[in-house]
Amino acid sequence: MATKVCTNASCGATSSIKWRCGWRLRSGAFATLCDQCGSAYEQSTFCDTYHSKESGWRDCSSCGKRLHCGCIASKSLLELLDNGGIGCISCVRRSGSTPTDEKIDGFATRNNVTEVRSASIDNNLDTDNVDVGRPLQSGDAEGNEQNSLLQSGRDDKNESVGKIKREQIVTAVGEVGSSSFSNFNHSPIGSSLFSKRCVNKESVGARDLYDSLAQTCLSITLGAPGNTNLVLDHNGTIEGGEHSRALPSLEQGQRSRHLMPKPPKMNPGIVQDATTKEMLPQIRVARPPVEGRGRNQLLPRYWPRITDQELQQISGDSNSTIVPLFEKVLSASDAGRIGRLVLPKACAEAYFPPISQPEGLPLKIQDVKGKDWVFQFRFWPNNNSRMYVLEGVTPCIQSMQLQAGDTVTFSRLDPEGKLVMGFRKASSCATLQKLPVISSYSGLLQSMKGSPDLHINALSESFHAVDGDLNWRRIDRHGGRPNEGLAIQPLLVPEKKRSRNIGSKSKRLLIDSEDALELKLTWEEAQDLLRPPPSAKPSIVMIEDHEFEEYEEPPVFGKKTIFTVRSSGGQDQWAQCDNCSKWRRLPVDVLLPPKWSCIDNAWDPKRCVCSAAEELSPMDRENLLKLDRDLKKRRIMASQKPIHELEPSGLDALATAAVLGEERGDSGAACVATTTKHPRHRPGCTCIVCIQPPSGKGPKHKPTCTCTVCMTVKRRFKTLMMRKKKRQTEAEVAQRNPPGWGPKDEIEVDSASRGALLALDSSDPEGRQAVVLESGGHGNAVCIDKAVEMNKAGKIDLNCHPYSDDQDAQAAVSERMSMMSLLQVASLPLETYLKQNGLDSLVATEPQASSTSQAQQQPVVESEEKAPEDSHLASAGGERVTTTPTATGGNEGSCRPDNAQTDPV
DNA sequence: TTATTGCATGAACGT
DNA sequence: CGTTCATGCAATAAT
Repeated sequence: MATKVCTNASCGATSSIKWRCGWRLRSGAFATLCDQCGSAYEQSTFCDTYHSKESGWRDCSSCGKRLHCGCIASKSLLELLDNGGIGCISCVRRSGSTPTDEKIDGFATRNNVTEVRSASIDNNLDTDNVDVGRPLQSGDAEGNEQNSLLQSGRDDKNESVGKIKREQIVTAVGEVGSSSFSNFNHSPIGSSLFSKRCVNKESVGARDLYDSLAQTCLSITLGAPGNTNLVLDHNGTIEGGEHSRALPSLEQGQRSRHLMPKPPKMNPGIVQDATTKEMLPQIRVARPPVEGRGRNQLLPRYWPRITDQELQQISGDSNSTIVPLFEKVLSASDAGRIGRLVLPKACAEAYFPPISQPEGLPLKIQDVKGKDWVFQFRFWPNNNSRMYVLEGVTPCIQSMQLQAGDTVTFSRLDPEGKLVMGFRKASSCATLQKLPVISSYSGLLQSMKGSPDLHINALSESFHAVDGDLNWRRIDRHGGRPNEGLAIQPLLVPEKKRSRNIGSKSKRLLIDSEDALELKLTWEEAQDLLRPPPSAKPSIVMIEDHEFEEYEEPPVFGKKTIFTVRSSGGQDQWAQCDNCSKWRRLPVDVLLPPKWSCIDNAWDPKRCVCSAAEELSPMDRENLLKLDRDLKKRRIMASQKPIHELEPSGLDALATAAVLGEERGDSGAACVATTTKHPRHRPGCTCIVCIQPPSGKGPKHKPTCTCTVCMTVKRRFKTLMMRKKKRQTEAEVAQRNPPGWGPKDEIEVDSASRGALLALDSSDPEGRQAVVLESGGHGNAVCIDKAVEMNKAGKIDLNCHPYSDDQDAQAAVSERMSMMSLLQVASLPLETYLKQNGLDSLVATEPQASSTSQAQQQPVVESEEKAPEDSHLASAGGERVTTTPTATGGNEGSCRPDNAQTDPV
């Protein structure tokens, strides 16, 4: 029971409302109606209100037939009229205003259950045509929750309208709001209505398409017994029921994470391209299972995405009702030889028979070929919980030729209550494609990153359909076509978690590493393509004396180009013609549109036609591309490596990719210039990141230099030192015991520690900046030597003074001197430093901790005392010896508690 | 020696 | 911070 004030100003009624409304507006939003005045008002998301029983009813504008909005079960079909108001389906058909698609006919024929068509209310809903005073004929929507496991479907079928389970209603209305639940049916309004009603939508946003796609979900009915209640309809819910109720903002929640990007509403008046048409019937949309114990807690990743074709295949010619229950992407364990299929707990408890003993019970499951398999359905106690498994699945898995990444689906045949197991091969999924044009949907990309069945093909299609030409009636027809084949359909719903843990056994890779790389690359590339909006002029804001460009408008995508520098120091930008694929030289400050060809080459009249020869020699061209690839690879490598391994390559990459300094490579070949530091940094950018010289190159900074870069580095370093000292203090307090420096501990001097040495904070530009500066000072032998001497003389104890108690005393030393010395020393090659500090033994190929002197151990101890996150800080302070997890001799699996003893944290 | 079983662990995720 | 679940792994059984 809820009270809501009508948003109709002229009404203002406070209504006691019970029913959640599922009216859907043409805009894709949902409407609810006031109890009292019947006014519909639009809500931005779904209808989250309840209205009175009566308000769910409308009269057909033509015949006066009573219709229902669809939020509860009804006996009528209705449809919204373009001119506002509501019409029953028969009237609408008669008047020709509604396409009578065969699916609906077929459905109506197949089912004697009259179906409510959840109405898409026009934005201009004529509320005058709304009769809200009719009595509701349905019963109690607050009916008892059906907990009976496999029988629920059977029970449901005989449910009268009045016995519809409350949660079912919530499921339906809350999600799409357009579903009607006549005997559990999801109404088929989505496709036909959508195709008909969105004609005037000129601005087709992604969100609308999203909603529309979401509506293509197959509807399943658990309707009247004796009928094949497979409603081959593509309307229906996309997301679980209670979510809508429990979550104030569905769209910010799982919808955005698990489902399609919000696609634009299609314009049915425009014929879509054939590809899209063919694609649409295969769209998989996650659909919350309609029933089962605890189904509301079912994670969307397990929502069945079974398509109508698959259901058709499963059901065959029988009259059984297919109730998709859940699905699961097979993990390596599931598909392995062990023969244990881990069942999602919620699914197991919701859809499989309850078991009280770990031994469980045998469960007969039929596969799509009709073969029965008997698995042991059991559980293991686990963390005060249970872990459900199906044992003995190997033969079945092998029979289906499934492997990790494939998906098994579980459905139930009603009224028999038989469990049916289907599958979907991951290999049937769309292969990865680069998506240079959709990175504005960052969330989408993010979710796609974790999905092996990246539905990018279809996604791409969807975006191509942004023009609004998707024909959803096509779906209906297609959906109604039986036996189109079960497998080999592209999955269209990106879901982050579905495919996790596929791949290497312990790393729980989200996706195949190659795919991940590719996708990463795609994303990075997309980032690189971001350009400031061409028409927009940035406003310059000053932050800490640095200029930042601020744009009012979002960035746009430009054509991918490659920047090079000539040995003379000049910079070039190279773009490839879309038509002839020749590379053309452009000024560096040119921003190209996504499509560009020679004819657009206004900067080089000689080469403004495709017939003009390419300026680059084949070798140059190859170099150009090679450098671009190298850069790309470095970027991936850098992003893939853990921080402690990252730095060397990061530095290299930085050096390679950094702004063009004066000291270019002498090879004469063009080298790839910037645009890799940050997508928004372009040649000529004078920001703090870009003005720094590449490692080891460019003008040297003197210790007394007060340039912007140096001052920033100093500030940064100071902050780091302060933090470090603070942590040191905390560590000392927490660890009064002698450092865990036992025989089993080893030290390892390797490139990684070297990397850590130079790592300040690779994640932020300032950190890189500091690194670069260090490198920049690398060649300053005088400074380095001086610093080393200072260190040797004890003026600066590189190993411990950042942590020592006499830090204050050290503060007496010139801060600049101290800091710069540290920086400079830090930039020394590791071996040089070790030798200069009498740590030659550590340079040995196989360093042995036990062989080091106590004095030599000190830095190691220091290092060990640091929390892992501090290692780079410690290194920045001059420590060059670190322990690594592998150095403890344990494998990754066995190093759990043992290593903790040396961990102050 | 290999396969199976049962449980423990911890990363990922959800709240 | 709690839960889930993929996977590791030791114990046990089978070969």
